[in-house]
Amino acid sequence: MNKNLIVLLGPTGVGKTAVSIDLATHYRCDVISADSRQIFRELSIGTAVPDDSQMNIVRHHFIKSISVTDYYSSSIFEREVLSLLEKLFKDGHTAIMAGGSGMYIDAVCNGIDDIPDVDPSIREKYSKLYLEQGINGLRIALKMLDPVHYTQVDLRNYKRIIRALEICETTGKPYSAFLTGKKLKRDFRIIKIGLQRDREELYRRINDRVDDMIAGGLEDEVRQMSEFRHLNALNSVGYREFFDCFDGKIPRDKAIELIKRNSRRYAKRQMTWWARDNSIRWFHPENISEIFMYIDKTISAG
RNA sequence: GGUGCCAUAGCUCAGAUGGUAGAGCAAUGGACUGAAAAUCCAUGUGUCCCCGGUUCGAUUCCUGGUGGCACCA
Repeated sequence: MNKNLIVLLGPTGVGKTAVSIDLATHYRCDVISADSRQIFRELSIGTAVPDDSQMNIVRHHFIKSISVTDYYSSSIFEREVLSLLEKLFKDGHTAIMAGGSGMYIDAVCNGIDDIPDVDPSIREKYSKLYLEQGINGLRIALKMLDPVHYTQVDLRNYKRIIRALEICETTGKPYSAFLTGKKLKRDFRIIKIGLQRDREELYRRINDRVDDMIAGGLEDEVRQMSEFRHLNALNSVGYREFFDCFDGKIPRDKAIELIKRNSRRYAKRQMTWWARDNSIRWFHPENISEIFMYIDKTISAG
């Protein structure tokens, strides 16, 4: 197999961007970003997108490519990346995908089940049901429309239940009928490189990076997004906390502390996500030569 | 140098007439199929500063240390 997708993943702040530039430069290829927030063109300071010089050295995809007002999903990402990869593999045999959104990465690597699109009004309908009747209203509806999924889903997680309900209503079939649990085989080799640091070191970097973002004008960036604050894109670490600050709910110092804490917790959740994936080979970001050796060895192994 | 106060979880602190302890924050573990930086679940992690004494039993009371703070010299 001479088509290789190098997947570079790791928690926020671990140092993925620098490594991705090194890899892309070395293998002379593009970088596909797998980051659910860097994809929005209105956001850059709070999402820590690659800087101009990095963007100039290497061609990036899915960075600042859509608007916060656009609908997007891991499924769209899967489709668009696969289509892009087809083109990229015509010119070369290697591509790099780098990012921290575990679900986006899994969508590309394993595929997700084919489920019809839903009309946004249906999601709104069930969101309203949740507001009016709480989680119990959702449970009752789910028990009726999909008793199988009712026994499997986390009944305390309203987003999961709404997702199932909107599919049931759209398709007239139970949501659980669409779930195969099968992993798709891709026609390219996937090499997963995980970047890792000691917890203490990672948290220090995260805290420092938040300070840098503040110094770099994050507050203004958030303020300019005020009219979009209700959108999912702005329900992000670094943005929601400042909105609370603007509302007078919390002082500025507190907002900054919370951004740091929530970033740390996010990093923790990312690591939990990847902990079960034993196809990932883990490296310290500074051990770049080991990463090259591992990739070259894996590719030449055929 | 003298006097007084303090020493308990990662931090700030509470506490028991003596029966090995608990709040807030921080933290830790987990789940995850088109919102995923989202959403959801679970968890107290401890030589109660040290050596002795009293006591059936001391983190608690007492002597002496050590460290910190304040005031007086």
